[in-house]
This record gives sequence, C-alpha cells and structure tokens, in this order.
Amino acid sequence: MKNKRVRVRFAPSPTGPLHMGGVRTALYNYLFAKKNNGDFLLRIEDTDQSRYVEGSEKYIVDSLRWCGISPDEGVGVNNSITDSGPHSPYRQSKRKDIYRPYVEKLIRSGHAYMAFDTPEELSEIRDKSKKAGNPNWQYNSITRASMKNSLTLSAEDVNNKLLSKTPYVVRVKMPHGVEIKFHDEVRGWVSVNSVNVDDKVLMKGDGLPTYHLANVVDDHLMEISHVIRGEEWLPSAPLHVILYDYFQWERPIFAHLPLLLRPDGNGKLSKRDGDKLGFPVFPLNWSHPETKETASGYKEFGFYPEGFVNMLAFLGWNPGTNQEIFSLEELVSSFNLQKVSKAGARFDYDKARWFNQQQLRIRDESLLIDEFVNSIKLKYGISIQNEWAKKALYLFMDRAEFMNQIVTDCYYLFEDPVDYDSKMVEKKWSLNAQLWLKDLAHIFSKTSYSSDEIEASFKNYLNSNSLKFSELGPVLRLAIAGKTQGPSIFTVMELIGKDISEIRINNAITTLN
RNA sequence: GGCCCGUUCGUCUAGCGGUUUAGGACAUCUCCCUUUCACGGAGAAGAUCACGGGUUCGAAUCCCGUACGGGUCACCA
Repeated sequence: MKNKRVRVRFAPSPTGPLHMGGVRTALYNYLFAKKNNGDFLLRIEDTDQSRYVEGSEKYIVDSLRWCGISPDEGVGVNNSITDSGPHSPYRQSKRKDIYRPYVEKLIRSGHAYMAFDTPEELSEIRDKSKKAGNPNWQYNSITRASMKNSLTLSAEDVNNKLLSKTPYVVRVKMPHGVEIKFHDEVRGWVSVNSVNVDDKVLMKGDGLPTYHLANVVDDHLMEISHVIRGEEWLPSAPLHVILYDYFQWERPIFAHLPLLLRPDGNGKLSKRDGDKLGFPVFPLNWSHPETKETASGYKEFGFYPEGFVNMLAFLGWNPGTNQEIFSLEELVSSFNLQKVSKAGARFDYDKARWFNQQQLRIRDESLLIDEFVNSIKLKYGISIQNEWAKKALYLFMDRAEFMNQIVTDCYYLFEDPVDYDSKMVEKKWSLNAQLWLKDLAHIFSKTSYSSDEIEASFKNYLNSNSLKFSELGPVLRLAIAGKTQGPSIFTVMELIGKDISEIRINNAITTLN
C-alpha cells in the first residue's frame, strides 16, 4: 500500500443529474489524485437498470468537464461518453460477467450463500416484525437460520431449485459478534460489531451484482488505492471492508467526506431541493427526459467554473491558511485529506456568490472583454468594439458578482430609458431642472464629449449658477439612465455619445413635464 | 427505534495540551472615500469552544457520560 500508485475513482449512478455534493466528491477525488500524481477515474455504477435515467451519463461527463476535472481513465475521457483505459469497460452493466466468478468464490469459501426467499416473503416478514414491535427486521446471522437459503436447505433441495431455475439472490454471510475495525482518513478509527451488519445481497435475482459487491470487485480490479466518498456510505463501509478480507485483498484507504447540508437547517442537500431553496443545486441545467421538468445549474446561472469549484472546495475543506481564492492548480497543490473536516457543511449561497465575484475580479481582461462583447450581442443584438467594451465593462464591474449582472445592469448604454424612477422624479425634478438640462445639453455639445470634459463643464455650470451637485447630478442621471444610482454618469454619456445623450435629455424633458 | 458519525461567532472555518483577552472569511452594523449605488479602506458587534464529569501544574484541544444534530438500516446507489 505504501508505495502504490494513487488511483481514485468517482463512481456515480446514472439516475439523474449530478448534484453539487456529487461534484464536490468528484472534485476531492480529483484534487487528491493530482496532488499525488495519481489517476482519477470515472466509473458508472449502473447495476440497477430500473433506475437508469436517459442522459445522466452525458450530464455527469459534461459537468465534470465544465468544472475542469475530467477523468484520466474510464467514462468521459477526452469528453467522450465512451470509456477508455486498461480496465475497460468502466460501466458496471457491461461488466456483468466479471462479477459472477467472484460471487462463486465467496460461496465456495463459505462467505456467501444463496437465498431463495422471494421479495414478497421478505416484505411480509418485515411487516409482521414491525407490527410485533421490531421496526427493523434484518436478514442476518441470527435470522438466516429460519430462512430459505443454501445454509438451511438440504443440498438436494438447493440443487432442485437451481435446476428448476428458481430465482435466488446471493447474500454475504456476516460473522457473528466480530468487531470490524477500519481506519478512515478523515474520521480516524471506525469500529462496528458485525451483529449490526446484515447479510446484504451481493447478487440480485437478475444476476447483476449490487453496488456493494460491484464496487469492491471493481475497486480491487481497477487498483483503486483510496476510496473517497460521501459520509452516507459510512454505514456500509464495514461490509465492504469485510468483503476485502474475505477475498483476501488488500483494503483500500477509506475517506468518508462530510455531507453538504441545506442552508435552512435540516438534512443533507438533495436533488429534490432543486431551485426551491433559491439557488441551483446542479452544476448544469437539467431537464428531465420524461417529466420535462427543468432544474437550473450554476453554469447557466452565471457562475464561472473557477468560482463554483473554489466555493465547493471550501465546503468541508480548507488549507489552514487565510487564503480563500484558489485556482484549480492551487487547490491541487494545497489539498490533503487531513484538512477535510468531519462535520457536515451547511451551504451558504451568499458566500457562493462572493466566490464568483472574486473570480470576476481576477479574471483575465481579454477573456472578460470577449465574454462581455458576446453577451451584449446576444442580449441587445448590438456589436460593440473591444475598446468601447472594455470601458463599459470596467465601468459596471465593481457592483456585480456575475458577468450576466454586468450585462443586465448596463442596459441603458444600449436602450433609452422607458420610465423614470418616480420617487426620485418627485424629489429632484422641477421646472428649473428642465431649464438647467437644456443649458447643459447645449454646453456639453461644445465639448469633445469625453467623460472628463463633460464633468468639467458640468461643474463649471454648477459653480456659475451656485448649484449643488445634489441638485443637478441626479437630474442629469435621471434623464440619461432613468434612475439615480450607477457608475459615473459622465462616462456613461461619453460611451453613448452626444446624439443619444441629447435625445435622452430632450425625451426626459418632454416625458416628465 | 438499532447502529454509525458529528458538535468552535448566524454561516464556512483556523485551532491539533501552554504563544488565545479563541484568528480569518461571508452576512450584519458604523465610519471614511464618493454626485448616487457599488467597489475599496478602517472599525464594531458576534463563540462562557453543546453540556456535565474526569486526566493534567495547565484542555477548545485527551478520556467518559449526557444532550442535540446528521447519516443509515431494500433483490437502490
């Protein structure tokens, strides 16, 4: 184990879109792999065909790609939905035949057995047990003696059932009263008595393995060194551990990550929370293939992958320094499992937005300009030049957390105001204001219409008429932008130019009369 | 309910036996900057480290118990 190559895997089930908690698990796996010059694999755990949702695999691959954490091996390498790597296939439904010999091996060694109890029989016994006051009946080291399985039935009976193709499942034979202990990288030693672990189904009636068997076999075959997954797996970790022991395989190192909790207090963040909580829970937009229900994603919401990833990384981990803004590369070099916290992390959308705002600040200028130019074209149908775009962009950037916010906020660079902030009109607009504006329009027209000159002549006008800025400034802004807050109105006027500025001043005078 | 995991400002967290009058960030508030709104800057407020016992010269840090919270108990993953 010591000098083994680090190989980790993210193993989602294609039952729908990946939510942010899943993305974080993938991210930590990726960071850990890269930090240790190891491999990050994506394996699809689709052993339950009844829960398969069309499009989820592509969604998972697309999401990881958007975050910049694409796998080195498995499904989604080179952005392809097909898989590649030395252990192909990486979809458990395609590995069906691989598992059977291992199940048989377990049966031969006495660590597993066939059980012929039907689902109906089992649910009946559970119901009965519940009524009798036991809310949780388990198929385990005690109860299996009274069930229909290869341990209780005669060899002949078993053979007959097999010959008559009676459906059966294979269950693990858990030892009775053994302390199962394993070390978890984030939690330390975890210990459970085997009486509390039931005889989990390893292979289902349909011949497909359950998650528990498939994940252990695949992790071993794929030479996974560390299993990094969510805390919801902690209760079944003892089962996995004992399976490794039964197979006489070296156990991987386990690390169970704290859960992402809902901001409103109770429970883990789940897919069903959708947009109900006022923020996306998915990385990308998702629309359900059948119900056509849609859920919004961080990407479409306006988050940069860098901001999203940075935010996610800090939900349950921190570098131990005061630095909070990290690039993916920086995260890779700082990451380690010892710094992962144990308690669940409540998601805070305010902080999430702040992370994106910080990305906006440090983002490469040419990138920002491109994004801005394209968005303006898309939203307003107007093509703008880079020089002009740069000025407009930085004029509005300070008060935005997202690029799309900038694009929305600067609308009056492209559209004349249709209405005016009525409260401010009442407060600042007057007959005098109209006269002053007329004067100003005339005065401005004699300048070069640069921000500086407009401002200088404006202040000049204030002086010579003994006016205060607060008397005239808002009036001018109202005429130009329709509202009274925003960036320098003089720069806005420079950007929209003399003609439009004059039209707006005239419009305001006629409209607000 | 059984089992497992967890518990430091409202939130994310630093802290891994003495350097702590418990540090940072988000959010909140104040002031400064400013034509406004932001940004930025300076500051304030905010945690008896869940509670109770130990261990120790000394505990947020180690141990035990209690409470609370969460996870999990399928032929799902």
